[in-house]
Amino acid sequence: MTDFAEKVYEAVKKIPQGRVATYKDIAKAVGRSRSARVVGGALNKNYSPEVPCHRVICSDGKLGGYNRGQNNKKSLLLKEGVKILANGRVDTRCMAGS
DNA sequence: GACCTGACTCAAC
DNA sequence: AGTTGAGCCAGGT
Repeated sequence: MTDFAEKVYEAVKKIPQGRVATYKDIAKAVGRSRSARVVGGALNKNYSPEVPCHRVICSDGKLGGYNRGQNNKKSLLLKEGVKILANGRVDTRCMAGS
């Protein structure tokens, strides 16, 4: 576990249910607005149920990836009330800053 | 310490 | 609007 990863996890934990944030937003939250990739890397390694990694998506609104399979991620989001559009995008209204 | 890799993002074609 | 290339950052080898 690295310092950066810890901060990332902290930020991700703060995402409320039924709401999602982009990798870039998380990066920004930890003070490294250009480290969206690293955020993804940290989440990819993280298997802790404490961190809702499935609430983190691409800046475009696309799902991005998930360590337990993208489909699983989609299901979880739907369960939490986040709508997934037919084009494979998350409902823009569910973004953290709306 | 240099080199490669990756759940990303932006700009250009 | 879909694809391609280049840029960025932290970790691991």
